[in-house]
Amino acid sequence: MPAARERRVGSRIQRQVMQLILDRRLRPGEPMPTETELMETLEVSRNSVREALKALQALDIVEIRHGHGTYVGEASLTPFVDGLTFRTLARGGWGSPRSASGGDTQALGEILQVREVLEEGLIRRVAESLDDHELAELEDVVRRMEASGRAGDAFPELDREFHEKLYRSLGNALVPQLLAAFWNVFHTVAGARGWTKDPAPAVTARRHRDILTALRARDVEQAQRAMADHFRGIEARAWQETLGVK
Amino acid sequence: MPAARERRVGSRIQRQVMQLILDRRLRPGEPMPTETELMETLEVSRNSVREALKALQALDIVEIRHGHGTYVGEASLTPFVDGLTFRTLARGGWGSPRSASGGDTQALGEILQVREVLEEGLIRRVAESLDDHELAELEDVVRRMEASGRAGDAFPELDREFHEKLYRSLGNALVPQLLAAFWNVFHTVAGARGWTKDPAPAVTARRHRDILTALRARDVEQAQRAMADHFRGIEARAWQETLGVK
DNA sequence: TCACATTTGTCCGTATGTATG
DNA sequence: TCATACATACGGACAAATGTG
Repeated sequence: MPAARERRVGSRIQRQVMQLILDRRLRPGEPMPTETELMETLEVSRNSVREALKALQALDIVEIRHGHGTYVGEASLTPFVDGLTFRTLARGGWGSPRSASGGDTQALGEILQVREVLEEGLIRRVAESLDDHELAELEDVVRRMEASGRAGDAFPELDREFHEKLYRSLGNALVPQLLAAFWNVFHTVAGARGWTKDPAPAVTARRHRDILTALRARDVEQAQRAMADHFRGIEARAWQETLGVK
Repeated sequence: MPAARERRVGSRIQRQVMQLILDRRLRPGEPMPTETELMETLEVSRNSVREALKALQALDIVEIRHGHGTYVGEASLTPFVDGLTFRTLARGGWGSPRSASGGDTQALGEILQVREVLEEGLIRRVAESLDDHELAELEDVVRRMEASGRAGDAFPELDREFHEKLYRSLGNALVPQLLAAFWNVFHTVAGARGWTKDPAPAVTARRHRDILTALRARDVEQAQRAMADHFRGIEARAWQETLGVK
């Protein structure tokens, strides 16, 4: 019955609680047994139960609401985001004041490369299957980008929205979550570095317009190139920020 | 100071311990303060400290060794693997005995698609930069695959090794970890489903041989096609298993 | 082999905060 | 306002694992 056998160090209780969710076929949002019930069925103390639940909460496998109860979690990718963010921040060591380059800059580049490979491959698969409704939605997002760009305002949320809508027709629930995860890590770390927001939002809006134009024309190759250009722009910006501004 | 702003529910202590690692620039493997020290510096009880540490342990941000001490963790992707595995197992609900199809089969397909997109894109970037030494290493792996295939034995570990060596020259530390994560999730779930091992290892070995041949010829397009064929084979196998055997 | 100190693991009892009715 | 049910937090105690002399 051990779905995954011996956890390397993870507590027995932790596995038992996971197994309990699987056995009872509990769905996200459904209530878990209370701590008291768990300590009786598992025959351990309240403290041990709590420690296990805390660990599972960190993995978003359960959700604990104070004064209310414990519920089955979404098992989302937020632990992945937190972990990757922390790792990126912890690696670099901030670098010296001048050349701010450190291991973190490299780590950020690695994340960007994975995102780039993913999106360049994904846009090929989605380029043919986009229907008029989805194209219209993307058009709407790009219009708002352009308006924001003319005003000189950055639009990180619109950027997020564009890429999410773009891949919706894939029917792959993992893809948007993964991309959102990378996006979150990148922007959180960039924010912690004090990077300025997109200095040239009009250019970024233009990149998205190019992608949309290629998609409308059903030109797979051009769409991929446009996506690549988009990332080239992000990389250039990241490098510029890293190599010391003024 | 809040590198990442208000954690959605995460305890204050948890963030403080993470911040402590960042502030003191502690590297993976270095010792953390003992629980006693932490409860003094953070002015909380030992139970609270332990719960926070348990959560951080689940994220592989710290590593706890009984009777020895607490150490800074690798912040690896194992939490990601565990979470994704659990999520996949928890979604499907096992399905009915006969048609074993469920949401889990779809989730498995989604994971496979992401891996496929990633590897097809990555092999393009690596096809030109592989040197003779790396090609020789791959040759060695493929030879062992072929030997194992002739004996009719499956070779999951060699498969893993091939894909890992393939992307080493990228210099991107995140890539092999991500791929290993997907690989682990896929095989753990497949194992829990009781799927048989690769029923035709000789064919799988042949797929890898094709990839290597294309790489030797520096034929980027052909390498990508060979990689795509490889995944086509995996998908076919997965579908076959799902739709009831015997 | 034998203590011994250090550190984490587990448990108990109690008090407090929070949401529901 | 009150009662109930639940999670949160604390302090103290002892058990178990590990390393050292």
